[in-house]
Amino acid sequence: MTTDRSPAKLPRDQREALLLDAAREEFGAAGYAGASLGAIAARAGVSKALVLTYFGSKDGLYAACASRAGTNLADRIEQVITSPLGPDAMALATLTAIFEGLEGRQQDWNVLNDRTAPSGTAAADALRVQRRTIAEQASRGVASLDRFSGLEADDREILTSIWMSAVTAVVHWWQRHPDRSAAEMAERCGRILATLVD
Amino acid sequence: MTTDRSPAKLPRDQREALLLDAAREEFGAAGYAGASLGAIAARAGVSKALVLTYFGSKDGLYAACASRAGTNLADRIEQVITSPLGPDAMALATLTAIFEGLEGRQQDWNVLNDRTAPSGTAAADALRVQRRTIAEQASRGVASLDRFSGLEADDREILTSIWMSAVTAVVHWWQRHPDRSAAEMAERCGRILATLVD
DNA sequence: CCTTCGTTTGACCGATCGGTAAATTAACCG
DNA sequence: CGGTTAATTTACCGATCGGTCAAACGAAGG
Repeated sequence: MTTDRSPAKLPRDQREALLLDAAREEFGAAGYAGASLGAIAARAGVSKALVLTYFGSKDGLYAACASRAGTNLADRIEQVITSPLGPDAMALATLTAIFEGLEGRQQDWNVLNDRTAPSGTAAADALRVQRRTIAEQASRGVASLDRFSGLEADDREILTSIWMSAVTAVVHWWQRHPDRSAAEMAERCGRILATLVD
Repeated sequence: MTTDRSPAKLPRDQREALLLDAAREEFGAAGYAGASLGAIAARAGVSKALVLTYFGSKDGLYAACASRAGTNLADRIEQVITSPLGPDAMALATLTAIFEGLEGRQQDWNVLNDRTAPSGTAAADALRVQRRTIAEQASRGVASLDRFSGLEADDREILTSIWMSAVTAVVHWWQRHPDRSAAEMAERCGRILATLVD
């Protein structure tokens, strides 16, 4: 077996990565308030104390979790946005990039969109930064489409939220069908988009 | 003053309604796990014990909260769906009905869409019933549009989720702009819809 | 072999939370 | 006015959770 059940000593970097994986599943499924450090530690096969030794607090763990998820997606999206694609093709390409970034990490999207996250803490700041980055990427995408140039600012802001919320809906369906590939999810979005803008 | 601060004795029905109002705000803002009975009781101006006397448990309170919110919206939506409107006009009419049903109760939508809700409890069942009802209404609405008749079943299911998720996005914007009326929100949706299907 | 240092744990603490039981208040009714 | 009943509170319990601390473990180096 490669998957060891006994507590093998690992260098800090690797252990932290495993802890962030466990944290993603717990935070993504139960939300910040509903998740517990004990459950996260148990999922990772280590003690609760180790989690606190490495991340300082539940808040710090959540901040690290959100930052990793956010930068991963934001980097992929940025690559698409700065590519020489036309505005229409860019929409589907962005979705594809998001799904590829979420493959095997679907709960990352839940972490980034957790409304039950705390307020005024370091995690709240980290989460706000990541959300803001992706929201602005989406805003630029919406603004680049001539179709929406007639909308007033508030309506365009709402439309941007709808776009991100649509991703949420697709990801939730994906979470209920974990066997599907990122490519298939992108194809589905392509078909659905086609029926909307024809 | 009509708003009394001292603890006035109220008949159970009225007190329960006030408690459900407070529960909506707390559950809607912090989620099931993040909300506390103490905070709900404090918001309603009564003791925590009274909440438990009337609703039995946090779970029972959440179930009652979700049921009230769900039936309110489902009834309004059903009225629109069973009206003699054309499929296209029905979409906007449904949105209008939802916004009217949420006016002054915007957090009801968060309660119905709380992913941090418990599992296997009575509240989970109540929540599932309400969600299922509204989801099926949305599904019927999507199925009635010829535009989407070419989509396969899974894609149509996803599109239904996207539709409800779009409502979530608009309601969240509304929660950040509480001064706006339901009518204005419906108008915004009308303009946005027009740019999508033109 | 012994020391060192990063890794890891078990035991414990204080706070908070959901929940319970008994007592208290106040309105209604004869 | 007296008594019944519903409404409401105070005090308390047990469990869980986030967090702390000192100690144990184990690989690496001299």
